[in-house]
Formats: sequence, C-alpha cells, structure tokens
Amino acid sequence: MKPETLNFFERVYEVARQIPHGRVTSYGAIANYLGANRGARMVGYAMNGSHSKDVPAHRVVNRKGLLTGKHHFDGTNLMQQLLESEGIEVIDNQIQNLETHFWNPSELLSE
DNA sequence: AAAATGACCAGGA
DNA sequence: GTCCTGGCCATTT
Repeated sequence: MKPETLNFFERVYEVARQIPHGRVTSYGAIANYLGANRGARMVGYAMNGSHSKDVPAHRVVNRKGLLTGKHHFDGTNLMQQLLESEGIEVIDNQIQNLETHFWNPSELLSE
C-alpha cells in the first residue's frame, strides 16, 4: 500500500466510519461527498483495505441497496447478519426500506 | 510502461 | 421499459 494514495482512501474510511449505527450508505454517496461523483468504483475498491481499519463496510452498499460486497466478507451471510443485527431488514442480500435506512454523508455536516 | 480489473453510477440507445 | 457504453481513480498483472 502506498501511503500517498491513502489520501483518497483515508477520506472513504473516515466517512464510512462516521456512518451512524443502524444506517447504510452507498458508494456513490461517499464518492459524491468526496467530490468524485464517478469515482464510486474507487470507493468500493478502497473498502478492500477497510477490513484492516475500523470501517464498517457492511454498512456500505451499492445504490440499489444490494450487498454487492458481501462476497468480500468472511462468510457468505456475515454482512447480512451484521445489518440485521443493526435493525436493518435484509432479504436476499438486498436491504429493505433502503431509503429509510439510507444515510447521506452530507448529514454529517448537519449534525 | 501499458493494459486490465474492480464491493459503482449515470446517461444514452 | 430494458440493455449497453462511458467514466472515474487507484491497484494489480
């Protein structure tokens, strides 16, 4: 890992870490908050190293609320279990009431 | 050094 | 309405 690039990753980790308990957000939302609307891919990629951090990657899903990255977790249903543990309804790797549980990084400023 | 890949998103056909 | 293409930025081969 090149520390210089952590500049971008660091932002992702920082934002992801600020995700409130029982809330979820999308890669695009984080990317947008960072200023890279189309850089969402990098956000997901950044999560690759998230497991080395205290970043709750299980609270980060794609725009559709689908647990696309659950494959990268320990088990198969671990990510889903964690989300359900937070009070989020997850069915078939898809978050229910996504808009209800959705959390926008911009709210971080409002808080 | 160049090309391909990736936990994505938005717009165009 | 669904399907496909482009772009984004860093990592990996």
